[in-house]
Amino acid sequence: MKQVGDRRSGDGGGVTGRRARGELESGVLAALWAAKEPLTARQVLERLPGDLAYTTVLTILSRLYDKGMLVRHSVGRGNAYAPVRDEATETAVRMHSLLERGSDREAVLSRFVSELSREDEQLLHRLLGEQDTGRDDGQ
Amino acid sequence: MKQVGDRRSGDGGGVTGRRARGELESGVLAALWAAKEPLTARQVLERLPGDLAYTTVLTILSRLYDKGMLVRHSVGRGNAYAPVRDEATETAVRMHSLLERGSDREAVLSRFVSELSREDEQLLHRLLGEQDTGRDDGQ
DNA sequence: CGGGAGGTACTACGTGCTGTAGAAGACCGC
DNA sequence: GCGGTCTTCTACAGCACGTAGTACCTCCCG
Repeated sequence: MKQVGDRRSGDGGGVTGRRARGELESGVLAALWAAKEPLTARQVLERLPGDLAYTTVLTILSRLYDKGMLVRHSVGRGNAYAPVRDEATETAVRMHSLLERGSDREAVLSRFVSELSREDEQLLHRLLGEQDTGRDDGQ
Repeated sequence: MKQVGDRRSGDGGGVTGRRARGELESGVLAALWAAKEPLTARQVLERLPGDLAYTTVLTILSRLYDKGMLVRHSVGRGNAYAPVRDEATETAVRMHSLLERGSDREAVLSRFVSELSREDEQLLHRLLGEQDTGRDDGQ
């Protein structure tokens, strides 16, 4: 293998050093979300900033795969990876987890809406409306 | 110091071993939230399950303090600690962080409400109503 | 059909956060 | 001043993550 360029040396000034904890994984996930279709490790590598080693991306993809956050299917000689959940769903799921863990949902939701921007508030209001009309009975 | 009892040996069965990452901190925070007033390290220790060392609790309290999540004030010879934010606020703040990081708030909020239980949905609707009446103008 | 380009799995090492705690110093009441 | 607390400092283990090398596999090209 021979992708050993002068890693991390194109930035003049802000020496990034090592990425923060979780940042690379987030970056990889973001890249996969941004692409509408499954990506190979090489494609992910191309979409990531900085000079990472190919194997580094592979490792991250494997770890995310092991955690059940990605699916993969064989493409040519290698694999292509895709997120199990789209970004919005993933975020919503995490928000639910937080809400679930709290002991007083009303208080949490109350705080939550009270800190929403006016736009988000109206947006939420609209979404709730849509939600109602569409299942205002059954079950 | 002499609180070195037979640690972690009162549970007959599920050998817990080491706590999961973040669990102890969460536990300490939970204890502080549950109490309506500031607690000393010893009081927190008493409220935590398992046989922890006093200094362990101290360490956690200090670390949370360093992270700016607790305030403390002198009480007798020692300190009493209290959360900077109450549980609901903390949870709401984290939910906002998630929402903020996402790239498509509408999609996220849409998913979010679509997965709410009927009760939570109505609750949220009510809270949004209250929010409106009360600032439906200026800003 | 053999070799090279590219892909994968396995292994590895550094680091920071967290769980867990001991030792030594600081302090207060008796 | 002494003993009991409480605090601070220091320490170590474990794990998830950032980052990457090496060995091996596989497929296409010539």
